[in-house]
Amino acid sequence: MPKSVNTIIERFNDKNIRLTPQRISVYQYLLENRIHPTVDTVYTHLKKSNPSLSKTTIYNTIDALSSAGLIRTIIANEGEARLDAYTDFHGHFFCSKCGMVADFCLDGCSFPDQIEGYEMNTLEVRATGYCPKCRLT
Amino acid sequence: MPKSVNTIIERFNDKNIRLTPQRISVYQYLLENRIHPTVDTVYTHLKKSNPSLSKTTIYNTIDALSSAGLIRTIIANEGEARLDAYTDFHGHFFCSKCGMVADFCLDGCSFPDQIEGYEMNTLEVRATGYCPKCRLT
DNA sequence: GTTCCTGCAAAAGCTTTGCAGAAGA
DNA sequence: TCTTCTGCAAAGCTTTTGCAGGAAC
Repeated sequence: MPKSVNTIIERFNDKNIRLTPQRISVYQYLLENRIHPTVDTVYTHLKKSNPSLSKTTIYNTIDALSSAGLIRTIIANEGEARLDAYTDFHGHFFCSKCGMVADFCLDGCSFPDQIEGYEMNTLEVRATGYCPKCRLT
Repeated sequence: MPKSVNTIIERFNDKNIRLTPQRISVYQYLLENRIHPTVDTVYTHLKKSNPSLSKTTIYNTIDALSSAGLIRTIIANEGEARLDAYTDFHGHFFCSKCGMVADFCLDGCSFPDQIEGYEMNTLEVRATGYCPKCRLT
């Protein structure tokens, strides 16, 4: 059993997330494929090794993992969810042409840490434009 | 005719946007109601004074105005579009409870002005949490 | 007179819901 | 055994598309 699966099991137990093969495979896929995939990308990929997998289960898993803080969903500009298993603070770049999403570093930047009268819980920085491939074409 | 409508007509002419009563009323509504309304909110409001108004026309208008840079659409966390006729640089706060969207100031903050290898066109800062009303309840 | 817009209806795409059977603890 | 999850089908929402009539220029 790969080391990463042990890590996943530990994290699920910590957060009281019931261990199912489907949830483990979703989380493992997100940890190993840092591409901010759509729900459909995850579904299509995992269905190869588990043909009976349902999209409902992906959505259910997303709910469980994001409630526990293990993943985040970011809404792309087309309104569809993209998944991110890395919860450290970073920005997201959205390519307007191919739709890819990349992380970018926010070290050295500064932001409001609170807004008068509001209770702020999350802060997200998003950029749009063209990725290295698409800017050339 | 209110002064604001003359301003709207000037801007439409500048951008070569064909003048129609529907487009004028959508843009006027957004300028006068800085609440980042949803498409449905705009539609429901304007339908009162123009019962034959169609949602398709709202979408068409959004396309025209945002292509011209007169408005911006921001995707809320539920994936639905929210409209903003103020295009100066500011952050958006999304209340997780009531769904309201508020502007917040980004003066004094710093951000990446470019990302190595990428062509950056827009930058957006989003916060989530609870608005002054909802944080108390 | 042309071109482009409006509004209706239908379709498309992502996400949610209801529920019976199955699996985890 | 009790609770929770899975997977199927159907429904819900926002947005897009096709098209005929109408308005803008």
